[in-house]
Amino acid sequence: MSNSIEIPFSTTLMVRDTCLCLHVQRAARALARLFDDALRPAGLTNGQFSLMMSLNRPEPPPMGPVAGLLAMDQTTLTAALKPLQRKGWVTVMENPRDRRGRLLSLTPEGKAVLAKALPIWKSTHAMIDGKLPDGSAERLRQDLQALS
Amino acid sequence: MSNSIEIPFSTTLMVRDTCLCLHVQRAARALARLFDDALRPAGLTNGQFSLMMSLNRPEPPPMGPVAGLLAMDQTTLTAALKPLQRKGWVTVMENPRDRRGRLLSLTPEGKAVLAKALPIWKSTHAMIDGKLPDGSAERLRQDLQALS
DNA sequence: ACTAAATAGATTGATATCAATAGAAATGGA
DNA sequence: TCCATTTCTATTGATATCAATCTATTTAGT
Repeated sequence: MSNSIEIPFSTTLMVRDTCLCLHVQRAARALARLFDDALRPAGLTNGQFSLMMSLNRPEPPPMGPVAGLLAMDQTTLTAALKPLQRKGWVTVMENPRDRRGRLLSLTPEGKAVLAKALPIWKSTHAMIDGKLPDGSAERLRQDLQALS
Repeated sequence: MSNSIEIPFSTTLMVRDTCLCLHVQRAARALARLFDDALRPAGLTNGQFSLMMSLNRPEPPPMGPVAGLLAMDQTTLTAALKPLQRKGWVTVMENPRDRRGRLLSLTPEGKAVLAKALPIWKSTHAMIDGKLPDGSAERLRQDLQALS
């Protein structure tokens, strides 16, 4: 009975090698660091870049759809907007047609920051794209989308 | 000149659709929520499960290799250990052969928690595995590893 | 119009993440 | 041995993440 709750080491190795959640978290951390480093001269993190890019639309979107697009909690989005508002890159205004909601838009300064970051994104993305076997990037995106 | 810093909407759509970093972050958030929800009855988050599973070894490992395995900052590992120590699931002891370092090990209580979580992991993992086209899970792991 | 239910966000509290920095201990070269 | 360097970890500060809970507003049913 004494070691009835012991998990064999072989099981640990199996979980480590097969767990898709772990593999994705690991890749997420590594890619986040990579893009954070690359985008640092532009003053953005990878998450801020993705968020601000998603706000570059003809019409200011409400928060819900943006959170959905980024697959993040609405709470997280509220928090993520704070530093961007402080820096004057993003405007959060009340939706005149639904006073519960907010409309998110980039300021001219925000657009300028984003424009400065775009070529960095392009070169960084091309670099990691090159680390994958030919054609697998598209496949990878599809597989990841199936998990979201 | 006035709109020379405008990024076309088409570029935004291209970045959204192709950015591997965004796709991975999105999948990471979705999978984290999924496993967090499933593992909640066991009292663990997905990250705690992965960390504790990586400590289930014959010999207690030092922090550096564990952080490397999980592709996380050592600072993050230090912080992640705190709640697990408080709960009495993980022991952090000074390495007698290198007093700068620490050795990490699971307590019997920690092993019991992990054993309780294992079947949850198995069923949850089988479920998401089923959401992927046949055989693509292994391919996905390889692609993700190439990014780490 | 009135009220119950649904919806959109905000707040709080806990953990996760990393950069920058600092400290302690081990290592290597003179 | 002595000292500079390296290695291993901790601390601090900022942002990221989500659950639980709350308020305000809209919508739907009557």
